[in-house]
Amino acid sequence: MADNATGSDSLLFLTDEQLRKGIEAMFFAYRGFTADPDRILEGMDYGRAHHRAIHFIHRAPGMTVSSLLGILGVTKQSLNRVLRTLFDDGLVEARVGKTDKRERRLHLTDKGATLERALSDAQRARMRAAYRAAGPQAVHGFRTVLEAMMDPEMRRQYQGLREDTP
Amino acid sequence: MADNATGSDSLLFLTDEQLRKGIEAMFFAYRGFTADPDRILEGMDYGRAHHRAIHFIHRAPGMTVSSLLGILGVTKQSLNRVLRTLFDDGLVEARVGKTDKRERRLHLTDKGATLERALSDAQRARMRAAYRAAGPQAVHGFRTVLEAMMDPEMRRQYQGLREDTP
DNA sequence: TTTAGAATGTCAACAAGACTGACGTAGTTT
DNA sequence: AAACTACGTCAGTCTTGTTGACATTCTAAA
Repeated sequence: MADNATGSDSLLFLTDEQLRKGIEAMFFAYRGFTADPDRILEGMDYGRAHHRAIHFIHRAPGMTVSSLLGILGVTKQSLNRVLRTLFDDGLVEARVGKTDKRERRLHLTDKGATLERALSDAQRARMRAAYRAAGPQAVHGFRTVLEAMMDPEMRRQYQGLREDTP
Repeated sequence: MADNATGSDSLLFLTDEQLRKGIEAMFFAYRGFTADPDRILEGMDYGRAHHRAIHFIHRAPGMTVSSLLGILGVTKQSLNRVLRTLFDDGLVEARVGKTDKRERRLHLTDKGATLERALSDAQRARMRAAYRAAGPQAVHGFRTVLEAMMDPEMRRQYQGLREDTP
């Protein structure tokens, strides 16, 4: 490392130009990231919000409504609209909490698990192709930067999803 | 680890579990990515759509409406609603195309440039912090994976933004 | 020179998904 | 018994997206 402002080569990745490129990369990549599940859901009565709910219920079965609320970062009214359709269509079921009967523990039904699989297969396929093309080193960097970009609260959610005890 | 189905160590980053982590990292990181500009815009009459328009007009001044349409991937009606408010509020101005007078070449006004700076300063600050924390190697990987994740068409937009001649 | 097509704007109607505010009900804790 | 928590719901609003239809202005080709 050297001495002045722009100085050493190792700081050139922090120029405004590089940062702008990173910002645009996030923008365009996120479009790709959501494109495949969106395609599956269009036509069905569902959207991206349903996908997110299904994803996290699958990921941590038995999750309560309020912890899902915390993860998704939306209001209960907004989430409730989504959950209601998922209940009505038999994709998700709620079981009354064992210790605290106010809680509704969320689980995917078989039907819900089937849709979850279709959605995540599509999303993983793209992810896998990108990972494979980029290689393990790049993937490690990818995850490191994304993690550093999260709000601390979100980072906790990201790292701390437990199996059954929210 | 040695000998199972996935075989060599170098493929362990392609497991479903790793892919799921990547998917969730994208989800949580994107929230952080948009959080700061969103905070600035809330209260003003603008939203994320205005931010995107302002960003790309700043990035490639003199851009036509249809190339902006291509980049943003929305309908002209949707974009038009956004552009109209930006014109009305004097943040963006349109100059009639020199060779083709149907075209409207988009430029930020001083007022528009001021808002753009506020927005991108906020967004870059987070990006810079993340980059710095992660280091140049990680940043390179980050960009590589994001690029591989884009639709080919989007990748062209990402790589091919020119200065003044769309 | 007419004519087809492109670039743009605009009106109207609609939908998803977010929000706030207010209120209700069941269950838990103090 | 009172206070608080978890959850649901009604009602209204906002942003951002969508279709479809139609008008204007300009370019390019027949």
